[in-house]
Amino acid sequence: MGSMASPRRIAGPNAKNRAVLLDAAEQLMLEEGYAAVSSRRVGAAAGLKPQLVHYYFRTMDDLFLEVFRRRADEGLTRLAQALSSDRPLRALWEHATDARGTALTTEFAALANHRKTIRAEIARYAERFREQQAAGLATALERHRIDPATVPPIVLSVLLTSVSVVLVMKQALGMEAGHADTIRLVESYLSELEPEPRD
Amino acid sequence: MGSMASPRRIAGPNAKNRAVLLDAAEQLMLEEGYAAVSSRRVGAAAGLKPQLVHYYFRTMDDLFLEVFRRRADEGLTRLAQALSSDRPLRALWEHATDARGTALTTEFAALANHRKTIRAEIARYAERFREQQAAGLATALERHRIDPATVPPIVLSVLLTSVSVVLVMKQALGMEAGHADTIRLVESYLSELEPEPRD
DNA sequence: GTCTATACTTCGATAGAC
DNA sequence: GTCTATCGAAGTATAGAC
Repeated sequence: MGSMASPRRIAGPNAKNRAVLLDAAEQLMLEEGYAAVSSRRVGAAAGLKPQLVHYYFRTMDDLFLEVFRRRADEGLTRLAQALSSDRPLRALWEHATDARGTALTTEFAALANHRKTIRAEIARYAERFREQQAAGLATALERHRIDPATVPPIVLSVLLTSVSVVLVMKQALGMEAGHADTIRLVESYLSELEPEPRD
Repeated sequence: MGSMASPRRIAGPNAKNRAVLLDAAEQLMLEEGYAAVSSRRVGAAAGLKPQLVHYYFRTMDDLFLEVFRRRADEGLTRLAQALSSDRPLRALWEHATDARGTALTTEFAALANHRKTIRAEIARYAERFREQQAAGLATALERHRIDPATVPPIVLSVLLTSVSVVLVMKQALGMEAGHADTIRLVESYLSELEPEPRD
């Protein structure tokens, strides 16, 4: 039956201000880090009273979780699209090097460090993402007749995401040295595995 | 001349409580993330009154900066040691995969996201670290007669740190899938570049 | 169903006591 | 030279008004 927890009333899931608050929270998180996401600041950014944050979301953790889930769902959808495209490896790489998405992911990883409910949710999602990505990569490698023993799909998955995450993090620090070279190397490797289709 | 900023008095750089507070702050940062590092919590963890944090460090940012600098200096020293060792590549990799050090680095990167004085300091350090690392790698590759055109040292530097950072981050989330395989692949690659000395 | 008034906690920081 | 008393702002969250 329903949670016997809080007797307090909360807005329904489709209330219009929910989306406004979620947008404001995500924006703040990207621009100033998760620590800047307080009920007062989110409220101000959304043009609403801070107490409304607690009407639409019971706790701040609930707010963080919903910001995360929105993007996570989108991420899984885009992953599926990438994997079913002409050049799945290339598509994955493009997605991984999208600065905005990766910056948000990193911020959530840092947040997970000290909020256990959030850590659990992120871990669950990351696991699903990784599984789907590895499976898709396996198919892609197979299609290109590459022996999975030389580069296991799961390893390729770890490598691709690692490099993109770190490139985005360093870019945020204003460090660009070696980036162009690294990107060139990765892309030439990808082109080798997965040549451009001739048309 | 001295700063004409604050008229407030601050402890000298060698006061004994400084180190106690720095240790407490670093520990908190590792265990609960930078957001948990408040004057009250640091004071409590150090067994001191919270106001003392502001006596030994003018602002919280000053505290963060000193925690960072302590480790940064140590990091540069260890880098130099690694580079002058028998197998510099291997030594670098071991250092990079040290969970504690990397976790702290990641936490500072997240913190840098919304404190500009800290961002500047981290960027300065990261730049120095990267330069020294790339230079050392160049020498190492040369010694092994590897054409730097195939794997530019700077790229190798980016790749090594990327993979280790992400492995540590995922481990913190409790995700181990693919790690062993990835580590094995990297290490076999390193052994190829830099064979174990026969004795 | 939506929002406001308000409580209580913790924050960083300073002025001034010893 | 070292530490305490205390301030004002910001944090989360709830009870209850409309």
